[in-house]
Amino acid sequence: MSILDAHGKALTDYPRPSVAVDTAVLTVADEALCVALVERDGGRRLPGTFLHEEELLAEAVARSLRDRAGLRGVVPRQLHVFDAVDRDDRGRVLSVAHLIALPSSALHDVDLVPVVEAHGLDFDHDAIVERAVDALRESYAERPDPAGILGPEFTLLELHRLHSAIDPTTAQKDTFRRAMLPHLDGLDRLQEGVIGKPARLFRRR
Amino acid sequence: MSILDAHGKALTDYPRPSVAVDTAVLTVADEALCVALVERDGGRRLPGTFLHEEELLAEAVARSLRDRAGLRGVVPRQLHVFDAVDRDDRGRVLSVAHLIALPSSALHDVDLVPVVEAHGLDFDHDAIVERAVDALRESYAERPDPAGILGPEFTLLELHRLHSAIDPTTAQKDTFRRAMLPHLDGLDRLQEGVIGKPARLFRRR
DNA sequence: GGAATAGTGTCTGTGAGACACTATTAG
DNA sequence: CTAATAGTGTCTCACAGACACTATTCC
Repeated sequence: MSILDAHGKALTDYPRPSVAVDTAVLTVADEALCVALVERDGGRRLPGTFLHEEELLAEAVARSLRDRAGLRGVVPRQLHVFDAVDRDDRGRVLSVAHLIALPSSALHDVDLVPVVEAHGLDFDHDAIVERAVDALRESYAERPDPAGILGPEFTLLELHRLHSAIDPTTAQKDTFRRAMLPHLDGLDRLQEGVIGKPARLFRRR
Repeated sequence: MSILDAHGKALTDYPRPSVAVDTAVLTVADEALCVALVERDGGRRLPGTFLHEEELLAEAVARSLRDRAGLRGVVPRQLHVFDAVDRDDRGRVLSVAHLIALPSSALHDVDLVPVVEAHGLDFDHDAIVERAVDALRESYAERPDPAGILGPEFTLLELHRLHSAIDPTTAQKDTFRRAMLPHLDGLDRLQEGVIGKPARLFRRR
């Protein structure tokens, strides 16, 4: 830590910003795409924390979410650094925005708000939600449930419902089926205990 | 700066990482996609600097490039934060990677190296170049010269050559023309002083 | 059989890609 | 005229999207 630069100073002799992580935790509940919000100082915001020394950004994201919900191995995706000088009046704070997608069953003790109603958040968190939704839709447009919200096995109806909740412009079932089949392995097992013809189970390829 | 948190401490009482910006400056020279590199301590790396207080990331990028080349209004695009704990042995340094694309005529006093030969760079700069090239190709796939490398007016041959240098899988001239025309305004002026039929000039829509 | 859902045959339109032709200029 | 490059008519192929039909299960 005491390595000096060309001016005879260590890195820690220069002013440094604080670095935070803020995470848009997205999920689907009741057929609606929702984001997890926390209440703080009378406002609503995304869960976040400050980056610790010797900690990766992904670890800080995991730490910030571990308390609020029994979150297992989360795999945050980095979205963007928000760097407006006045975005936090406690000082210069950069926020590295992240995205996580999870089944709603994995979340506890958080407010789930449909993204269409999640406006007026603190800081620049509206913009983070917007980026997160765009990124999620893009990733779901090409591949079946890339975040693994459904677990390892699912029917095409379940998959179609999930994709339609995430993006209402998702194609209807027959087109959707043909687009997704190349990325799926069909199992030789069927759904059980349902009305109508039982559907085949699939795994992601 | 003296606002206290729930533990009675100000933000500056917590350890903070240093934040750097590193920029992949991409250009096309001699029909080849090139990246600008600087020599330092016997290694090659991307131009970069540390973020100053009260400075935006884009401003730090502009500052780091202003010295090395008479760079006008650059519009850096943010790519990714590299956060490995040991990526810089002077201490904990986050690097926010950026991309800029410019005409090679705007660059002076830098080494231009074809991206296919730009390996073995310092830190994690190989990965930054890879991300930058991917991002540039993606942006050029849909729109004509979105970075404005060619200036305001150009022929379709010039545009095609540029796109082909950036991405060798670019379609051939007729398909390329039809794909790009919806995003172009044809002028009523023609190229002058050339062999063969003079080409029409276009502007980005 | 009837209800319910799974899965598919097939038609249409669109558009990428390639080939080869025509058009326009200089000399 | 020839050389050289610009620009386009047109064919093929693939595929998204939609409709409607068939298939399979439980009751």
